[in-house]
Amino acid sequence: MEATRRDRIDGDEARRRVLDAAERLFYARGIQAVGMDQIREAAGVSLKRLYQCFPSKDALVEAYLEHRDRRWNRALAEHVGRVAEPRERVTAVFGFLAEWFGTADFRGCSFINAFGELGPVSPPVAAAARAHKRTLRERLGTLAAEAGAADPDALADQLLLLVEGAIVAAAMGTATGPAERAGSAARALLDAATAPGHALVSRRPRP
Amino acid sequence: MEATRRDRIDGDEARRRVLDAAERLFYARGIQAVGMDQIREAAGVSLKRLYQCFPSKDALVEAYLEHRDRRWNRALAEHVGRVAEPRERVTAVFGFLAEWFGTADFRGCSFINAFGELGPVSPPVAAAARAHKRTLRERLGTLAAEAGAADPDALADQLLLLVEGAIVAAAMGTATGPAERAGSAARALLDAATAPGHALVSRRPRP
DNA sequence: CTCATGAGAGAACGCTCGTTCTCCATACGT
DNA sequence: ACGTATGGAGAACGAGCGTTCTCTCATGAG
Repeated sequence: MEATRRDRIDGDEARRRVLDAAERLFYARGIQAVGMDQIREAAGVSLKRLYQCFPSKDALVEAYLEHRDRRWNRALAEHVGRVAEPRERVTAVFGFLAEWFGTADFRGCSFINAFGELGPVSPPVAAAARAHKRTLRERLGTLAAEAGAADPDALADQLLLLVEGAIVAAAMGTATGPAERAGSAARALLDAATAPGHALVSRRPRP
Repeated sequence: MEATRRDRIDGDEARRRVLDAAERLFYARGIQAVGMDQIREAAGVSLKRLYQCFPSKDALVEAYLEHRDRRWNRALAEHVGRVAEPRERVTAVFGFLAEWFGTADFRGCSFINAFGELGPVSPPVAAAARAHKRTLRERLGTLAAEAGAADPDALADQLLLLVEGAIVAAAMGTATGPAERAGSAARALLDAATAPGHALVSRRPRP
């Protein structure tokens, strides 16, 4: 029994180390670019143990995405949860992005990357990526509604576009201060969406 | 001489067919997921000929991205070029996106996908993707300036975020009508950026 | 003390894929 | 007509990788 228990503990520890190593390597270099042997080496476990924890690379990839999803959602929720005022909660999303983009190992969104790399050939990866984004979209929807947007769905979609765009631009280095730019755009859209009169119509009819 | 000439012609024809096949397959399934043999089969040429046209898969990938870059830029320029009014030219970008997203084989941005898949391990791919986005960013900059934005750089960055976000959301199906949503956001930002008084500051000081 | 159980290290296997080589047919020059 | 060069088809080669197998050793039970 104590042998069983110790096995359990070691097994969990091994699983944790494998998942950590996989997350770091997959995220940094792409999924297809890192082999099981590199993960084994980085995790400091044997190949046998690795396959005991995860029966295949596909399973490890799924676990990687799932873990990443949970961590990211939790971090965003914590960041947004620190502020109470509804409009500020919307912009807090972009503060979170700014913090994330400043991370040393930032390399874009795992899900956008994985979707671009494996989406067409791996339905599980595509589904995981879509699920992650659906969660994000829903969170933005409630934030938009709580902020008093006339059309919360429309604002949520626009905020989602800004978030995705900021992530991509930050990953590729194509915009200066993408999080701040997205945040100021979000404030402008929020203003427009909560203004008394109109919402989406351009003002000037013609020149 | 005539032999040489015919070789040239056949060689160009083969090159065109190889590049077409590669573009279609790389874009649809991802770069690492398609092998040289599949390209050879789709192009209807021999492997020897394929390697005469492109000495390696890396070279073919670079040619694919280059070709895609030219075609995309030309299509966007044509679409925008059809309208004269500066503000309408900005929103024409999103009309172009809507048209593109409606394409049957649309599967996101080749460069975002390629960057996510091979950016960390292939400097040429990363450079091609960045160059493509730099061109786009510059075009948006001139459009923003011509539309009379108070801070053309800021508006150009925001438009870029909307474009990138719309492409990603369209590829993953996470927003409804991403091009239209991005277009309406762009109009709102354009309004804010060309309003007489302020530009980027949120209006209400506090509740 | 002995032996079975399980872990670790890494060799081995099978497959894929990029790239090259071989063989054969065909067409052209003389 | 004959030799030669060019291109096509596909076998072959070598490397990488996911996965499994083997060998060895330590450890704990009886």
